[in-house]
Amino acid sequence: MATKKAPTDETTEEKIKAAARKVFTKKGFSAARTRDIAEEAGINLALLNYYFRSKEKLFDIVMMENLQQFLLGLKSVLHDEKSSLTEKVAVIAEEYINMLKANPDLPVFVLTEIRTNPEKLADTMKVKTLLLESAFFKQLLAATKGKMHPMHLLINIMGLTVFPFVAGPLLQHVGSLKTEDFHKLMDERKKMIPMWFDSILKGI
Amino acid sequence: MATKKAPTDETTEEKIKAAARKVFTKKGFSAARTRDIAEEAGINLALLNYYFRSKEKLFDIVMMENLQQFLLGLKSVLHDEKSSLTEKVAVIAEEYINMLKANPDLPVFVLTEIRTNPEKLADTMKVKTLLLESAFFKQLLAATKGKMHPMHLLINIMGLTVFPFVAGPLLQHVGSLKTEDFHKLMDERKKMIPMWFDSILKGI
DNA sequence: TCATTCTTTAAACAAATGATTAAATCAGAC
DNA sequence: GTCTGATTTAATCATTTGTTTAAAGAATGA
Repeated sequence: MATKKAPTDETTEEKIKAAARKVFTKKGFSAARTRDIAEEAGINLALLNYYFRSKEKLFDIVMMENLQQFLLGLKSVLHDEKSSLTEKVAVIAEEYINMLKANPDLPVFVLTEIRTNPEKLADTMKVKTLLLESAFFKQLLAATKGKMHPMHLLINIMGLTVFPFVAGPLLQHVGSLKTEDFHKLMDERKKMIPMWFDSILKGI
Repeated sequence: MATKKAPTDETTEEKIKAAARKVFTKKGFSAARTRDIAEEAGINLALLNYYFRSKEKLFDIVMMENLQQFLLGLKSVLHDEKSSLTEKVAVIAEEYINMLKANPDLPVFVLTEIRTNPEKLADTMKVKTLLLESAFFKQLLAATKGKMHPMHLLINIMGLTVFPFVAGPLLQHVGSLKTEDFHKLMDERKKMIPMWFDSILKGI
């Protein structure tokens, strides 16, 4: 028997997964064709089914990893007992914006597929308990002073951070921005979002 | 020749358009099948091509109308010379939230399709000039006091208002919210968003 | 009523697409 | 080298899906 190769990024299996992530994330499940993925990966079409029984199985794997990237990248920040709420918001904004600059299609993809297939979220992800038991959430709750649902503040942080990427092409068109200009704006927001968040807190 | 019927909502043509809007908006262009639309409309499949030469032509029409609804519903507000910036934000939040409660799939649909097909936006829409020449934009520009790109404030308004609907299912899952609870939160935001916006302005 | 045109229907077509097969090729064990 | 199992390839299959066709039905005007 052939010894199992170490799964470097040069494995056929890894090439397929990388190509699948790219094509799925860009076009969504339905519009992505297995032939697109095979071509992107530079492999024979049949290998896709050889390594991952079906398009859907392959999708599930990529989807899971995308979700992880989108939701669980901030685990350590959320549980940091020492940093203040505003400091956490600064880290979240910084990390998300960096990640989204590199993966601008990720949020629309994730949010579309969650919308299409909400049950997959519930099964696989523990994001809910992760968040609710975090130091971050406790601080969020404290900051509301009982005057509003803490979800509002969470929505605001996410909205200020993620939304510009969701609406990227539209905003670039309206603002006559090149991708470079857009990225510059997004970098500016890394410092601004925690300040805006503070302003909001003061106004409560 | 048959006299042209008045295009009530009972016309076959209108039934197809309504069904198409529903199916396209929910599933996106690729995942929507012409047979889905025909069934939803309760008409024979061939009628779809009889009235609208192709799936894509039908899509373009629905897309245009969705875009109009998403972007141009606020024309009168934007050009109101009398109201203050904050008052405009209040109206925008109020109207958008009402519209989005009734059409929760609209933003993801519009933003996905703009992403997939950015050129369609440029041709058909005059949203850019509409916005840039509005009283609203002038007020936005004045409010920045030259300290930031006015686009930041626009992004914030949209992000605070639209994002919760984009991320709706995810937020409902994380917050253990029923649709009713979620709508209640959204209603609360109608008053809160202009206040938050004011807080942000004060902090500039 | 008859003729004409518009509308609707059932059936079929052609292309696209996910999946499978059978043979060829490769890599390692002996 | 030879054997064995894993990997890869080209070809093919079966289904889905957008579209078309030809005929039937309904409406309108003479």
